Amino acid sequence: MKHYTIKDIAKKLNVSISTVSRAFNDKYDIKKETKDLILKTAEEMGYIPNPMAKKLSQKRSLNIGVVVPEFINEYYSEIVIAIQEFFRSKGYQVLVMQSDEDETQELTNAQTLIHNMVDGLIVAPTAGYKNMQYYQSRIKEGYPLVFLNRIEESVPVSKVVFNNTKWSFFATEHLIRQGYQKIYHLSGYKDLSVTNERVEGFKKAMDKNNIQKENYKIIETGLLAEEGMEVVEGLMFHHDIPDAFFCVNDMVAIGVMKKLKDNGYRIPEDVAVVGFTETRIAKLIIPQLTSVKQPTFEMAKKAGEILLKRITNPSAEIETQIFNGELNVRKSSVREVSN
Amino acid sequence: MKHYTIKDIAKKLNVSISTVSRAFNDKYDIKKETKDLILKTAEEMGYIPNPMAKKLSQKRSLNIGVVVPEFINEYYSEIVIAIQEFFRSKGYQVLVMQSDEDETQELTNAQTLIHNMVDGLIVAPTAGYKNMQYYQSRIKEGYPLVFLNRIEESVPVSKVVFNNTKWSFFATEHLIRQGYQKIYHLSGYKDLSVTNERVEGFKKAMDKNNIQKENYKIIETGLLAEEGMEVVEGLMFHHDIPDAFFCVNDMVAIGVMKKLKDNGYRIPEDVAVVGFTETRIAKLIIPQLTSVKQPTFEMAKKAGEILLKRITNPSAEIETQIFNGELNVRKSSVREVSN
DNA sequence: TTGTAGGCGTTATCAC
DNA sequence: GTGATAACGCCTACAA
Repeated sequence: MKHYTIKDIAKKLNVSISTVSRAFNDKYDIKKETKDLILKTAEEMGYIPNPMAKKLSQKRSLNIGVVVPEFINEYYSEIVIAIQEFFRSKGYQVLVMQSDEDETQELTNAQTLIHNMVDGLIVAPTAGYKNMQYYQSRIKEGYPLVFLNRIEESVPVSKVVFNNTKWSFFATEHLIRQGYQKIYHLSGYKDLSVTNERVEGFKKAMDKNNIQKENYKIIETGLLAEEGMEVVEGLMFHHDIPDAFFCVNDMVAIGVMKKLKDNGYRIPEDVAVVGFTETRIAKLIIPQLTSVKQPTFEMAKKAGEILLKRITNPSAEIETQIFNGELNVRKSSVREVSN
Repeated sequence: MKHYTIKDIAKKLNVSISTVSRAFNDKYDIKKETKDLILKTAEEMGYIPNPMAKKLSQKRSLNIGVVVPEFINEYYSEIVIAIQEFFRSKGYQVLVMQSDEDETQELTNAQTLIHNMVDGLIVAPTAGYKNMQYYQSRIKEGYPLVFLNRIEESVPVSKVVFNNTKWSFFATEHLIRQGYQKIYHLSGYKDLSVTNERVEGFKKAMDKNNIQKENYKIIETGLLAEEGMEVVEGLMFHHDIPDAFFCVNDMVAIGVMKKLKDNGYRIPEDVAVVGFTETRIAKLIIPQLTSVKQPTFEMAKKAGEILLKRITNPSAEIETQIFNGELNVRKSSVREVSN
């Protein structure tokens, strides 16, 4: 497993190192026979170009940076996997850092990655947008940057987002159509764009169906099951359990379901529960959980494509891609129980 | 955000680049004042050493490779996060590749990482051990390598493992003590060391408690909920539902529970279910799932420590660390329902 | 079509 | 203490 260099090959074949180098970079003229010979010998010797040297001389790292809030949950795991898969086939390596839903950490991560000379960056911002100024500056310098999922509207940058408003609207309207009248929305972190958009969709559905303000609530939560449980506990204390919960994600929904069931509520007969950003557990829990499925894989891939386009062609235009999903209606929100 | 170099600093301060370089590597003699001046100016200019150049000249990449079977599930996500966290503070970057439970992919991953000059490798092998010869060769060359979790006994290499036999024994005996007489073990992939060890623990418990062969079964499965469901379906078809299921992981256990409940079995009154490698969902599902918790974070960190020791001191001894966990008894396996 | 030589940004080995 | 200078392994004008 000695790491051979082009020098070794050159010496062995009595050619110059530039010739060997050219054999690997087919943008240069080189006699077909010598090229073939070089490639063959290299293959035999098990030669692999030294990535460090290549990067140094090309002044690019062939590394891509990805900053996500976390990847303990299925969602960002899938995002990361999809991005890695996309870039691996293009010869890039993907460095992933997680911000732990902390803005300062996120900034540090982005800076670390940029200082480490990643050729481009995909960021799924955490709540709050204190770092936008930093991103703005990088963008102005022409740094390839794509935002994923949680976006500050105002920044002129390429984005890949899910149409939260629309699908939040659909999910809410589904609950209304099922006859649930008093619906509470557990909304996730306050400053998140996804939260705002979903709240917007939720309200739209309320307005459209003439549901009065006293018959719905928007309750800020985190993203963990425990937080869903706490909310339900608080509501029980105030004898304020609604007909239905529309939750920011499946984990919160599961927490809500657990607490409700533990206290004798029947789902969906007494209370309905709907999740968002569907995970595998939705189908496995009893009752099965209605949720909005997002095209996670496609979104991540698209983010990769946009970034790569931007890296290889610095004058590529800013691009915004909005994705749609599907509402998977399951037992947790269906009154006329069919299954 | 121009990337300054030591040259820029040298020019500005009218010193040589070697002096500047020395200011950053405190193993050389350098006057305190010049050093301070250099560091201060560098700071002001926002100078960051170019990692590519550093790596090239030092002939090490400051990268660590990690190969895991997957990281969609919580378990390997946590492993990866813990390893990254450990190495980040030491100035290393961690490159993660997943093998999709495929041996060939695993070999490709390991090779890719080594060719990319990672300074060391942590591997959680996938089922089957066809790649052991490759690893053996690398080890013989002195390549820093640590195995995690799924181990081929015979290879003389540093390992970090969980004491599967012991905790499988405990989990099984817990079921026996609860009065469950006919217990089936859904064991995961056949060729996996973790599978073998847990089967061993399971059998030991059977032997010790004089349970006859006709009263237990070991059924090979995968690691997904769907596979747990399939097994239950098959058993129902043959009217062969046991008193208790001891499952390879929580996902399979959840699949088992779902299928059982869908078919009117009560848990734990009719059938008990126990998982392994506890995940967050264990506490959230109804009934709560008994499972064996592993010190995931500590194990990953230990693997990092061993690897780092091996990298910085090539003559460091081979080390095997065996971890213990805890059996978290919950409602899914307790007949005298206390809660 | 091929070879020479300089450069990428460091570190490290010499002298001075 | 500090300054040249040669690596590290590759790419790429420019020359031949």
